[in-house]
Amino acid sequence: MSARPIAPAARSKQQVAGRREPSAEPARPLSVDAIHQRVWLAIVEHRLPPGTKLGEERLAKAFGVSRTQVRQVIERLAHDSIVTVHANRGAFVSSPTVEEAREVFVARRLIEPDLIRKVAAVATAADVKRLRAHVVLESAAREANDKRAIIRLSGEFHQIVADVAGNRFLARTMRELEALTCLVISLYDAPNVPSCPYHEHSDLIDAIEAGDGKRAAALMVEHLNHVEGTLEFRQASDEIDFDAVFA
Amino acid sequence: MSARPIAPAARSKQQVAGRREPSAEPARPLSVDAIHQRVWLAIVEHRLPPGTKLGEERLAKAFGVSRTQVRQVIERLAHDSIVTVHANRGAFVSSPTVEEAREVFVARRLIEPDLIRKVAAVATAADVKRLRAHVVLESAAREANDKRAIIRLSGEFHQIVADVAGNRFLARTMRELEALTCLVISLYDAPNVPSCPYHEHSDLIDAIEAGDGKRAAALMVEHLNHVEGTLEFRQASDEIDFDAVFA
DNA sequence: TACTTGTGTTTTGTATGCGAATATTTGAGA
DNA sequence: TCTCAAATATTCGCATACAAAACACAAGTA
Repeated sequence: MSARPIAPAARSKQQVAGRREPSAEPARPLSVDAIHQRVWLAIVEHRLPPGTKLGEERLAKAFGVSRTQVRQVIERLAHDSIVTVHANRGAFVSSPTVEEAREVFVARRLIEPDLIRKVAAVATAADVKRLRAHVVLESAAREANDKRAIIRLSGEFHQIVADVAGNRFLARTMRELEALTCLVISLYDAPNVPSCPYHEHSDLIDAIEAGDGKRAAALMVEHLNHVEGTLEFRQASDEIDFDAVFA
Repeated sequence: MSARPIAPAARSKQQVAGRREPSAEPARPLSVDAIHQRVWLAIVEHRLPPGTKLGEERLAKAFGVSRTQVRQVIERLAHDSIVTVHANRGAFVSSPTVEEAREVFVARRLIEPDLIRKVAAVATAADVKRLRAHVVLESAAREANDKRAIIRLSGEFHQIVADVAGNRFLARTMRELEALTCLVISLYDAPNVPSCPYHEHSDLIDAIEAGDGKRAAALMVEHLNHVEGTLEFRQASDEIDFDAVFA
């Protein structure tokens, strides 16, 4: 999947979530894939924060398609577990619990070090170049203080690493974990702590370029620990389990 | 909590698993979850071999529901990547390529040893008991030469291990990998070689019971290598890439 | 005979309508 | 003014109808 954030040319007529462009282009109704990708991106970039309701009719209007398509999109997002559907009540952007959040990091620590070790072993010069180019983008986003871009690019870095490793299933799993990590950060991040210190990404690339898998793996563990360390696992405010409180 | 670990995560309620569905059953219409589970099982047990077309109308009639529900089921199975949908042509039970098959094993070797190491660290006596009971079932199936049960139970063993490790995301990933492994075996297994020598499962439990994570992990790697070793990665007969041939 | 072309049938993709479950508002009584 | 229940309005779940695409097969042509 080309990591191509599609140009924001969404058309719609009303609604309150983003800027509308009453473009006189009733042109093409976006494909299910395209819509899926856009909503995914919106969630990952925290434009749709955890808990946001994703009404079918609402989305359908926003994208100028019928509920049928939206329904498919929601199904997919639900299977990616970044949205949760409550029967007869609708779909909501997931709010991972503290346990789930921890599990996400456990899973990442389990998979990513091995993944990057592999990458260090097989990465070509072109791969390294690609990664370095990406870090440049990250720096630029940081300069511009573009939070959304920072979040997205930080995630994409790990995605590229997974892609280079060349295992489809692990790459897919990583995409899911990355998205969940974004949700977790949205919920539990301490205010204004940068989520992914960019120099760590650079260090990772250095290790990859040197072919030092062991060091790359170690750095990755450290990196993940660092990210997890910036979080504050407090109870989500709108999700208090009264039974537990009064037990 | 849940009495039995069945392949796909049945969310709310789950129907009895061993039931045959002789075409027209006037009983109450099965839920999407239930249908998903049944088709999953049918695929995993090789009752629906790779390449089988899953016509919508056909399935709808078989389960006495409308195409709408079947469509959801197919979407899910596709996302689990055990079925593949070709646009405007329908859904088919996936036929993993040789590369994909290898990748599946790479992924399993990456995840499962760490997983079982964790299990060795945290498993309770009850967990061990559960695993041992499962191996008894496997032996029984072997005695009865019940191929389907053997395949299913072999997979479920690994599923239980993943469950005990207590990480939802990894457990889900393992469920997917398990199912894909079944497809791979269906395609590439050398005739009549038992896929999962049961004594290896027993050995794994021994290591878990002894709390010897290191040994458990090593045995798991060996076990996976053994399973992969019984396969013959020949080119699938009906899947020749002419472009590649004539390039 | 081999290959293309045309037509009818089957199957998938999509929109829409209706019943059911859930939120929300209204209004009465304390 | 507050609480709680009934009425109303939304929104989801599901089936179905229709449109479009692919398939199968027959007929025509070299």
